[in-house]
Amino acid sequence: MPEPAPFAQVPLGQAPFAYDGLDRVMHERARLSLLTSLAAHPKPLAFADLKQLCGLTDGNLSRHLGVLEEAGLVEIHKGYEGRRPLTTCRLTQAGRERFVAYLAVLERVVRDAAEAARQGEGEPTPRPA
Amino acid sequence: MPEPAPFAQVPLGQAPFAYDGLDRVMHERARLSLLTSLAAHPKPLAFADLKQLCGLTDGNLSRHLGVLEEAGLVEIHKGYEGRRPLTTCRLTQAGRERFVAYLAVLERVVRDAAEAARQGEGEPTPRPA
DNA sequence: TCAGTGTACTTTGCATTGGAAAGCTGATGC
DNA sequence: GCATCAGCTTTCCAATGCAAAGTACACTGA
Repeated sequence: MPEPAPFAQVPLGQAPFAYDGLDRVMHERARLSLLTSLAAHPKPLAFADLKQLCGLTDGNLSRHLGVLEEAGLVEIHKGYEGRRPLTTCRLTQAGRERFVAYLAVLERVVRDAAEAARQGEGEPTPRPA
Repeated sequence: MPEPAPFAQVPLGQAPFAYDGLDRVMHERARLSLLTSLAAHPKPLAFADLKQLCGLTDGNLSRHLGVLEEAGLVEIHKGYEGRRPLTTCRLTQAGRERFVAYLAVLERVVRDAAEAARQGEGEPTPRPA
């Protein structure tokens, strides 16, 4: 029987605080940390360096790098230094661009929120209705 | 006694990019959005208002509010407006404080990252070694 | 030459999570 | 009095983060 969908909970109109620009891939502590590290170092960084810079375990780093590579944000190069494996990693151009765009959104979020927090700052606890 | 690691190319502090202060409860798009909305409005906000402000579905809103309440960041009051149920929500004092602290960390992250991104900006694609 | 330790990652396992859909409850309309 | 709607809650599933275990190779000492 053709009836209108009973579950139409569509987010309508404007949703001023819906931060769509906060890409899940980048909006994640570990990966945010990785991206910042990589952005700060124009030369490729080694696995071990990233691990230390970001305070991650081997497993987590491996996983997160995989996610970032999958998303096209970083390039991973597996080679050797002498006879030891050496994995290095750098931001792609697109990665840098997307990261910058993400940061712009995040900056806006911080400003919005800080202002919001300032507004209600001195407020006494509003009486519960 | 084993030698210290022979590779120390990068001036590493502890883990300069490990953003421990980014509390998972708050560092989440939907909840960040909710907290900002609540911070911006000193008076309690209704379920339906939050839903629109943050562009969330009923189910998601319910869930995220639950998480925030569990964490002690918000207080939820379930009452009636006339005969219709009306759920309202506001930041607790602790919630406001923790949110402000989180924002301070986030602000620092943004500054770090923006600076990092600026540094490597004009760089040509570094050739893989 | 071969156990043992170390380095450099990867893979696996698991509990948690976010989100869509379905469910529930009571009020209102027909 | 049955159907519909408003206002939330609960369920279900795929995806995720994280830790622990695993793999592979190099180097050291007996």
